[in-house]
Amino acid sequence: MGKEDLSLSLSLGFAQTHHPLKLNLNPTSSSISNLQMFPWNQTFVSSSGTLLLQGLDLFFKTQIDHQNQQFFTKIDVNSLPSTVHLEEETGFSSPNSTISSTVSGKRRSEREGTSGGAGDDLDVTLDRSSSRGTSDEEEEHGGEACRKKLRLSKDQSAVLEDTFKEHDTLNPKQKLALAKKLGLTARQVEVWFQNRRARTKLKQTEVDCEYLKRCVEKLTEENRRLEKEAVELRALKLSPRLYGHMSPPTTLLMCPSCERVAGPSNHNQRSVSLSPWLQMAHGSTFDVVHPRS
DNA sequence: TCCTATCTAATGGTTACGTCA
DNA sequence: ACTGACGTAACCATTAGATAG
Repeated sequence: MGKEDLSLSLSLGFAQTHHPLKLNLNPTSSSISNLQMFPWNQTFVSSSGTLLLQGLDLFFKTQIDHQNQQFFTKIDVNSLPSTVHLEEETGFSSPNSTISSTVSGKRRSEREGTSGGAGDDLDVTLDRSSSRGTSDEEEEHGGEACRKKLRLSKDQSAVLEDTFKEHDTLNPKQKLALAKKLGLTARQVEVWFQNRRARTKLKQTEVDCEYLKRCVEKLTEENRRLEKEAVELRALKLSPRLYGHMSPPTTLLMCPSCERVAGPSNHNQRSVSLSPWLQMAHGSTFDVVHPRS
């Protein structure tokens, strides 16, 4: 999977279980920005057009071609294949996989290497050491302490991606069933899902960061404009001739909750949000008198 | 061919939770 | 009911192998 793929199609899979963050960066809005919960399958675009995320079915999917996927039937990870023997842990990698170096590193700690306990009743043992080579392998390769790293095949990755789109976490049974199906160890499937969730989270963080940067830019711009206005108003106030024609300040209304200055919504008034954060709490714009109207 | 950046499988540590004595 | 030991699973930061440019 290439980097460009990630940049174009971003899976926000974790948000399937959490409420996602809506990035409303529409520059036409009088408000600076707002945060709100939103349903999936919506498109949101940055003001510069650089950020376009198509819904939540955005997936990291990518070079992993759909052509390959058609050779796979959808795996129902909720139901184990009849051929799956839970007692058996697959201690091998798929023939499709590429193992470039063959010697494993150290085994996981004794704590994790031991089985028994809650998982025993299901005979679902996620042997974390299974994917790290056996002692036989170590002996076979002179006991070198280099890490085995396989490369998942495109087909395996495609199936994992499809499964991830359905649910970003797997229970032990699902994990083992998927592992069997793919000819991987349960640990490898587990690791893949962990890393996949991490990638999703990282991408989401990048998106959030980009959004916040734009918020800062907008706020800075707004602050600059307000300061300029304040200077102009002070100048007017110091000019007795002009000051006499101004409306008395008592016509202004102040929202008690957000402290926004407001006036009657009449002629040519522009709605100005003093604080986009406060607007979130309000849920609607609060009209304020704009001095330039 | 070497170097570098990037991707990603794998590792080790930590934490939370459930079970049991 | 409370507590500590233990097992399990998920998360996280990091490492390191593979690969493309």
